[in-house]
Amino acid sequence: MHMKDRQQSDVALIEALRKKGLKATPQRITICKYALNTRDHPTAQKIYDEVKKMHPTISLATVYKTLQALEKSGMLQELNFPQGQARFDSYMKPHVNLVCLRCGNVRDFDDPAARQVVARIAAEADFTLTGQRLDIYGICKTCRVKAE
Amino acid sequence: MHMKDRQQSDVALIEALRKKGLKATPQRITICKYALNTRDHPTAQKIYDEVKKMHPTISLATVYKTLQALEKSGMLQELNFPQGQARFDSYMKPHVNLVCLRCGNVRDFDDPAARQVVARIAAEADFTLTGQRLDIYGICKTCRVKAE
DNA sequence: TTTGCTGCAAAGGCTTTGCACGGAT
DNA sequence: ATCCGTGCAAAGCCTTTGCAGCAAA
Repeated sequence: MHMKDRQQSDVALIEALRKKGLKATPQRITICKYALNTRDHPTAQKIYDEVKKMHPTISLATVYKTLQALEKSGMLQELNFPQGQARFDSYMKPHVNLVCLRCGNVRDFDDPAARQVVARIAAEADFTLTGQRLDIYGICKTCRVKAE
Repeated sequence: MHMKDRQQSDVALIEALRKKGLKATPQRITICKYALNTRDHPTAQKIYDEVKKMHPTISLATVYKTLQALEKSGMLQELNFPQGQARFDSYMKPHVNLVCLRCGNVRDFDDPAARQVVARIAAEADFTLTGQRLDIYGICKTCRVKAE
């Protein structure tokens, strides 16, 4: 990434934050640059570890507070699972999460038909749709091949 | 419910538990009769409160342990949400959860097309399907009418 | 200057664990 | 007789909160 590009994307991010009424602090910018651009569905701890590289004194509480703010602004979705920490998904277009129960990875999957079905069900059930979560649990190809 | 029906369903439940290698204790039977037959998506605490009526000395830990055992046996699914406690869903057929963000109620919705889409996506992504969770978030009709 | 963010520590809430006793098989 | 479940208390873990100081607007 060239310096110029980086600066431009920072400016865009800062404006996006301000539009949501959020102050653009250096810590917050760093959190956003990581959390909003990854498709890794990281935990708060993972985000904290990443951001710490640039801001060694940042606290986990700040990360949590920022993630909450981003969620309230609709830039992020929190996904809770039975065992352990929540994961944060910044891909806000309706999509399917392919959750591997072996390796724990979560992969996004776009599918127009799935979106359609969701919209139709909401209409049928007389439900004002504001969000969705479509998880498929199983074993990913990589893990299956490894097991053989 | 007649006494005879009740006894019969108890016997069936006891056998179902034993088949899974679970001992059929009175507490466990009571937990199952509530948790496996409701469509309310209760929390562990709610189940505890219900079961306490019949077994006043039961502990929350026992409820948690039993729910874990039932989940491991595939009789129950745990649904985690951002705020607060997990809910337990005993309706194991693939289905959609309509989650009202206002009143917190979770309603089941059967939809063949949704099941089909899930199966197709798993196949396309080369994913060995073992389970799923389809949540739709929004405002239910009751809450919407109330707000007007 | 005002408002909101940061970072530390402490509290909080849900869930799990250890252990001894007792009941189910 | 063995094994598993129960219940109590304590621990655990993730997340939230309170607060003083500071930075962004």
